[in-house]
Parts: sequence; C-alpha cells; structure tokens
Amino acid sequence: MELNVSENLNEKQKLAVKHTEGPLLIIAGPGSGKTRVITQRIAHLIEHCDVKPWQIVAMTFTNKAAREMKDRLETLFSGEEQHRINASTFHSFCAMLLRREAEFLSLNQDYSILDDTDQISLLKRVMDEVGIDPNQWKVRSIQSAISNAKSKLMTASAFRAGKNSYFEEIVDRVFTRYEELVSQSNAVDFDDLIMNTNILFQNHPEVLEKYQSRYLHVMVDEFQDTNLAQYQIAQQLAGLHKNLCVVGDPDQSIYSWRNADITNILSFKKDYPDATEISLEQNYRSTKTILAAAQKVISPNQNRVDKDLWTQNDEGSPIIIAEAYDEFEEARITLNEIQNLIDAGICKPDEIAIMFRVNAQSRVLEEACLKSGVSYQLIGGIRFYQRQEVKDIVSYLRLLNNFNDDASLARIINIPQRSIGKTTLSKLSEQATAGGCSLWDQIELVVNQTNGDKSTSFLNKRSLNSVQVFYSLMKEIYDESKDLDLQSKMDLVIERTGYRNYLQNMEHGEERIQNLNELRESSADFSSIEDEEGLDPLTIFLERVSLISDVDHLDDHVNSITMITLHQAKGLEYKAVFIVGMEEGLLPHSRSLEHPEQMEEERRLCYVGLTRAHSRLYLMRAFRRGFRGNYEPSVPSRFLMDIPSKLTLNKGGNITQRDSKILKKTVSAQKSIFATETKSPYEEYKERIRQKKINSSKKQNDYNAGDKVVHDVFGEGVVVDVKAIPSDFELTIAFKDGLGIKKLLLQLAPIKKLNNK
DNA sequence: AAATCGTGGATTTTT
DNA sequence: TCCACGATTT
Repeated sequence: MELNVSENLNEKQKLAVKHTEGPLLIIAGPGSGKTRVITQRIAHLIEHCDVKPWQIVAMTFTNKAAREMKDRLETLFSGEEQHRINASTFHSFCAMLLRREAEFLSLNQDYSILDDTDQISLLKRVMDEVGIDPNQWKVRSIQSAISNAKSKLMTASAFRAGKNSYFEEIVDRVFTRYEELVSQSNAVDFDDLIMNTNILFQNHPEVLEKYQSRYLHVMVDEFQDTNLAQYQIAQQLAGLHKNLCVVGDPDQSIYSWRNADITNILSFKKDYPDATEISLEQNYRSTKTILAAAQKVISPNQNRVDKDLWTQNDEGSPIIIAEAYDEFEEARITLNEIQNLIDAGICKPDEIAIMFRVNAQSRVLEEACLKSGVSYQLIGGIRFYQRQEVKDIVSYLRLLNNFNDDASLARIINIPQRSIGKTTLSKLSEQATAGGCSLWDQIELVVNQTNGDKSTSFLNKRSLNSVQVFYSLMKEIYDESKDLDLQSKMDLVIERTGYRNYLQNMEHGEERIQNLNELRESSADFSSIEDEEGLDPLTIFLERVSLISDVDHLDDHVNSITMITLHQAKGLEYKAVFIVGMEEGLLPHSRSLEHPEQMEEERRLCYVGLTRAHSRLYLMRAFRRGFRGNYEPSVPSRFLMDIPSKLTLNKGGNITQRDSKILKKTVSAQKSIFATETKSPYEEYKERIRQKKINSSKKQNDYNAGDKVVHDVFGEGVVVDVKAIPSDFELTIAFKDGLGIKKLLLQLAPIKKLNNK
C-alpha cells in the first residue's frame, strides 16, 4: 500500500503531483505523461493528504479515459476504494446528478436523453408546426445555433432577448417550441444535461452546497475542449475548496465546432490569479524526428503560446511521405506497408493506426484491409447505437421507460408496419400540440374516448383501429415486462412487436439480428446492477447507451489495426501511424480554407495526428481523388510543406521546391472566392504530375525477373515477377533467410539493385 | 398506406 | 455518384 510518488517522475511532474492546495493549471504537451500525473496526483491526495476517494471528482473527455483512470488507480491501490472515485465525462456526471436531484426539477427520474437524430427529428416536427420551410432553413444550422446558445448558458428566452438577425429570429421561433416539446417529453438533449445542472445549482444553492462540500478536489482533463457551460460546472463544484485542477493543451484544441471554448484556459488564469501553472514539456512518446516535425507544423499558428517540447528519445526513422495515384492506390500502398511492418516483426497489428480527416475515407481502406487479409477495427463510421435496428429497439425500450418520449414513439409507431402512416401520425401530433400533451397521452385519450363511439374521432375507422392495436400492444408489453430483468425485457420487445419477424424477411436480416444480439450482450452487465439511487436498471442502461462514444469501444489489445478519424484519435498513441489524405481540401478541410481561425484548428488537428506516433509516421496522399462522382486532381497539403525535408523520405511524388511555389500560389489564390483564379496553378500542377507519372513508369525497366536486390529491412532477395498495375509496379521478391516471398510496390519498397550483374 | 419515381444535396469532425 | 427525402402514383 505504500506508494512512492516521486519515483519515475520528472521534476515538473513531481511538482504537479505534489501541488495539493488551490487552483492548478497544467499545460501538458503531447506525450508528456499527463495521464500518469493525474492518476499519481489522485493517489498522492488519498495517500498523503487524507482525502477520501469519494471526495474527488475527475472529468474526462470519454468514458474510456475515465475507465482507464480507474483501472490505473486500481493497480496503485489494492483495496476497493478506488471504485468510489468519481471519474466520468461531464455529460455522464450531470446525467447522474440530475437523476439524483430530480425532485428539484421539472423532470422525472426516468427522463430520456435525446441524441443527435432524436433532436433533428423533433426540430423537423417543430419547424413543420411553426411553418418554417426546411428547404430555406437547414435543420442542422438551427440545431447548431440552439446548441451554441445552450453551451454558453443561454436559455430560449435569453436567446429571444438577444436575437440580432433574421436567422436568429427564425431560430428563436423554433427554439421556444422545441424546449416546450422536449420538456413535455420528459427528456433532455446533450446540452441540456450541462445547462440544467447549472440552472439547478443556481436555483437551489443548497444542492450546490452539498456537492461543494463533498468534493474537496475537482479535476478536468482535456480542458481545452470544454465549453463555457462545462467550465462553469467545474468552477461551481470547486467553489468552496478552490481545489480546481485543469489539464490541457491549447495546441490540441480541436472541438471548437462543438462549441469548445479555447479561451477557457485564459479565463482560468483570470478567474484564479493565484493559480499555479505547470507546463509539462518533456515528451516520452515520440522520436526526435516526429516531435520536430510536429513542432514545425504547429508553429505557424498565430493564436498560440510557444512551447519548448523536447525528448530524450532517439532520432528514429525519417517520416515517410508518399504519393499514390488515387485513393485506391493510397489504400493499397498503406496496407502493403502495414503488412511489411507486421511481417518484419517491427509492429504488432494493434500498434498500428490509420487516421483520416473524414469518415468517408474509411471505405476504401476497409476494402483494402479485406483484400490483404489484415484485420481491423473501425472506430466510428456507422456507429453501433445509430444502426437502424439497434436504434429501433432502444426506442422501444425508451418508450417503456418513459411513455412521454415523443421522439422514440414517433420512430417506432409504424416499425414494423402497422398501417399507421404519416397522415395519422401528424393528426395525432397536431391534436397533442393543441392539447399540450405528449403523443402517448394523446393516443391514450383517443383510444379511451372512442371505445364506445368510433364516429366522433378525428381519425378514420381504419387508422383508429391500428392505433388501438398499437396501444394495447405496448400496454401488454409494459405489463408483462415490469418484473423482468433487462435482457428478458429486450427479448420480449423483439418478439412481441414482431420485430424479429420483420428483420428475418429483410435483406441483410441475419446481420441485423446479430447486431441485436450484440445489443443484448451489452445489456448483460446492467441486468443485475445494484443501484444505490433506486433507479431502474433499464434507466441506467439507456443512459449509458445515450452517452457512450465510439472510442469507448476501442479494444486495446486485439490482433487488429485501428482505423480512426483524427478527432477521435486524440489521447491515443500508436507505434506506427499512417495519416491518409494529406491534401488541400481534405486536411486542411475545404470548409476551413476561407477562415483563418478554422485553418488554425485544422493545423492543430494535423498536429494531434502527428503526435500520436511513437516511432513511425507515414503521410500519404493521392494525386487525384474521387469526389462526388468525378475525379479532381489534388494539391499536397500545406502542412507537408512545413516539415523540413531533412526529416522526411519521399516515396514517389517528391515535393520539390517548385511544388511549394505552386502550392503557395494556390493557397493565396484560394483566399479569393473565385475558383477560376485557382485554376491555372491546379492545371500546371496536374500537368507536371502527369509527366512525372510517365517518367516513373519508365523506371520499371530497372527491375526484371531474376535480378538480385537488397531491401532495407528484409535484406537480400531475388525478383521473381514484375507486374504492371495502374501507375505502379508490383514486384514479387523471394527473400533469403526464410523470410519468404513478398509482394512489394516499386514506388514504396525500400529496395536497391545488387550490382553483381 | 405503400411503392415508385425524381430531385437536390452532400459528410468535417461528436459528447 | 450516391443517398435521402418528398412528391406522385397505385
């Protein structure tokens, strides 16, 4: 149980761990051992400062990070106590708190949490209701305006008071009604979780005081990605003891589009002028080469404070920069190299990640994996809980948990088909709106009212009948499932609603049924949950489902490579990292080209990607990329130009000085709104690359079957076969020393001819 | 109410 | 190009 915290920590880390009184700001560069510092600090508090585990609350960015923190503490302490440490995301923390304190709110304990899709569908309903043309005003933009307001703690009425444009006028009309509908549904959206907690603290100081006195220490990880509303929560929780420790790195702030507020760090310094600031600058993760490249990429940002990152690690290998002809070849080359790394025993599959800017890029990569037989885990993409069949069953469960959940009811009322179509549903919803009640209440009303007399209903006889059937079905399921455990409840729903049948008659039905089995599995832990607050296991399960993220599913030690977006990769690390799509328009993304601030965020995103790598970094791009049907020639990412060539090795498609000139021209031309001005550098570039392609294909004559070659990694070998493939050549080479026959791409393979001929 | 056809628009990132 | 949604048909 004795714990010596100062061991294995550098001086700055020790300072951070031993600072136990008052506000603390830790600026933690990438790979600076941040997680270790946080856990050691908690351990130190418990060990030496007589702080009880339950007096500490730690906010993390993902559930996975929270779990890992608990796991680490578990290895430091043998007892049960570490379980009482409150480590969770802001959203989970607030969700739990709101349930616990539901009596102070206009919510029931079993409220639903609306996800993105629920939100969109409610907003559509509202827009329809208040007569706003969805073609003229995009639902997404209204959603984001509302979310933005809430993350700044602005209520609908505050928004109304401050509205300042025609768009905001439109938003205001939707906002007000949306709020009504949500609260009538006994539901909250993601932003409400944070916002309502703030409001609760404001309206009921006694509740706040309870938590303030309980939590002696408050920690916030990934502070650069919190929004104002979240910061406010942290501040209030620490309001009594002032032991607020925030950890972050402004250079890794990549969620401003989700209203994360980079100025929170500045505010912190202002709000706590006596705060201690510690900057962790020694990097334990990456090679000197990778770290230097990352620094070069981030430093052009205007809006930042320079850090002096350093590492004792080796130089390591150069960063490989490679150009492929198109996205298919990019994927092939990437997978080929990955196989080399694995075959040569340099990396295990789970030490390798492919990262990309947008999910759409993953498909080609997936196919390449399948082709080459490399197993992978794809994070994100079509997210598990967003799959139709999963979402449907979850909606049924949500309805059973909270019949006022309009979003869920609207989703499943006609799935499987029950002859309750759009018109019937909109009539019901119209009446519900008029009567100020939920859809379910309205249905109940209709069914009961018309039990005797069917002619008075606003529905025709057939629809009415269908609605009645649905009503009694749900009632029956509810009654029967009351005392069942979670899994049996789920089974009951799947069978009795006819959902299983519905799937069976569908193409890919088996796959979907598999997904439901997986959902069933995932609920196993909740069936027997011992709940302290007297909550239904179903409620807890549903909360988990709403707040879980994709990275939470990431398995660390499976025998497969990881494919992940750059955003999701934050906080992770891999021995070898491939970033694909290093092109203007993709990274940096085209949406950021005209906005300097967004461009800085793209740069940070790239920086996050680069700093995930321990020892091997590959920056891939395609000369042309399929985009909405047609192919566009692409320009290498400006971020590549910032990496000094002495750190890199170019494979195919060197970036020459002339390239950089062209790019510079392109970049400045892009600042102009008119695409025509960008045309000529594009054309020039395209033509030049074309020439280069022709030249490089001529190079193939260098290798013929029978040639002896030497490979950087595999050593000597003999060329067995040369095969032309689009824009490159595939060499089949038999290597010595039992390494066997390998297929390599000419453009990428680090091979030389042995000149004994 | 369901099935078919046609249009427009599109994906940046997600708790 | 592809998909999702809305309008039109049956």
